[in-house]
Amino acid sequence: MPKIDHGKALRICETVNRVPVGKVASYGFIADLAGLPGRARMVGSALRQVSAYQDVAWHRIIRADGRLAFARGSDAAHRQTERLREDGVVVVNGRVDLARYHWQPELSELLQMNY
DNA sequence: TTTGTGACCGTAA
DNA sequence: ATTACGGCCACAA
Repeated sequence: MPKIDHGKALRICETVNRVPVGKVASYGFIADLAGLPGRARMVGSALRQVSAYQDVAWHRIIRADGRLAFARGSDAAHRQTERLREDGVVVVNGRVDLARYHWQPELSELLQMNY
């Protein structure tokens, strides 16, 4: 069972799973959309716990500057890189070009989730 | 109760 | 391009 608030974790996962294949989003951006402004760290800890037993698109979430959150060379970083490439996202030196791949939700989609 | 620690972030040197 | 710092907040010790 998750230690972190189930409601928040659920909202975070729902938001994360909205990121389309071939796109990425930052922890802070997801936090904002999930109604948790300024709590980027919580998105990270939520994903860490939930990804173990739930189906979440955790690999599409990266830092605000385009780098992967995991240390270069770590197993986790390699797994994430591979999954991103399967999505069609180009990753070079543990970094993604945000100008090209950062998710920009449509207005209609933003309104759909009331926050 | 206090303290240290993160899959973070924006700003400023 | 790096490093430092303060904010952020739930959790574990």
